Amino acid sequence: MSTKALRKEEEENLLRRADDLCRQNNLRLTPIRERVYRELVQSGGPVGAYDLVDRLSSEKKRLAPVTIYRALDFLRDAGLVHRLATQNSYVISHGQPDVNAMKIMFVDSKTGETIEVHSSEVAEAVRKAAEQAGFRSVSPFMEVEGEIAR
Amino acid sequence: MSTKALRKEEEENLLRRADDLCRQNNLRLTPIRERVYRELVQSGGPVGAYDLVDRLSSEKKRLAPVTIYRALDFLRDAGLVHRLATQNSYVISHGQPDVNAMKIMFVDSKTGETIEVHSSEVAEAVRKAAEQAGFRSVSPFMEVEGEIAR
DNA sequence: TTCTTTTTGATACGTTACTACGTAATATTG
DNA sequence: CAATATTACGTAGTAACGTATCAAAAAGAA
Ligand SMILES: [Zn+2]
Ligand SMILES: [Zn+2]
Ligand SMILES: [Zn+2]
Ligand SMILES: [Zn+2]
Repeated sequence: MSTKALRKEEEENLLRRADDLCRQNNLRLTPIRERVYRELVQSGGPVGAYDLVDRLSSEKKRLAPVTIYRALDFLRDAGLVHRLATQNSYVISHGQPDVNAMKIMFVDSKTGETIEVHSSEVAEAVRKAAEQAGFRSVSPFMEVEGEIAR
Repeated sequence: MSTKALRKEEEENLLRRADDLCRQNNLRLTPIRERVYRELVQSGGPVGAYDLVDRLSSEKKRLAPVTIYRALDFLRDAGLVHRLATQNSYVISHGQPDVNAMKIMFVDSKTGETIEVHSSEVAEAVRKAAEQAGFRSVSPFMEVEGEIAR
């Protein structure tokens, strides 16, 4: 089976999973929201909000930025998409949410490519450091810049 | 000794330390750069670039944003200031740079207050996770959102 | 159906960050 | 010192990112 077909298959899996998640939580995965999610899936990496505006706009109809931001906000609240603050961009979240794991987004400083890793060891170390510093209910997401080993 | 005096003393220590660092590395801590750094020290927390524009502008003379951004860039390159990507703001970096430690900025999601913690345990856990994911030369800085325990 | 809530469309606006270019200050060299 | 190279600053304009508002449409509830 070709790589492209594999990608297509994975894409459909992600879409189905997103659909299920929304159904189970009484969230509405409307056409625009699904288009934004699908675009992020197909891109295979982080995409900026205005890039999404361009990609999802047709010649007749240009989407307004706020439309994209609203869809992104929904997808983020649903846990389907992460915002990369260091890159001003957005990327799909894959993997079943392991509550006890830290979701680390490794971001290649040069290319912007990302790799998502879930680690309970990091989560535990961060939790300890937070506790000693008087911090609570720490977010399970973080990003770390570096570079992909080639 | 009063808290205020302690703060003042610490402020002077930081300024002196910054001065020394620049001298040792043939960097020029010009008046504007020192004013920006001092403002960040005095604020005691993260400050936005345009806030700095306001605070360092007088009635006669309004500084241009680029002036602040240039000073911030210098201070960041010198390792004296961190940029908080999640907050679009800037905060002084304190503590002697421990090469083997991860510099964690805990950011209170509500107030924006930060606490900087250096942890070699977190650094080691992140390094391992990065290695397994094919990542190299990971940045020693990260930010984690949460809330300060009161 | 009517009533209510949610979502979307359209426009404008606010914030954050950077670029270009010319001038001034500073450092380096002869 | 003067001549030159480098660095820093002032001014203006612009690009990128994100939000506020209100009206229209769609979806859900009664
Ligand atoms: Zn939200
Ligand atoms: Zn994830
Ligand atoms: Zn720089
Ligand atoms: Zn630090």
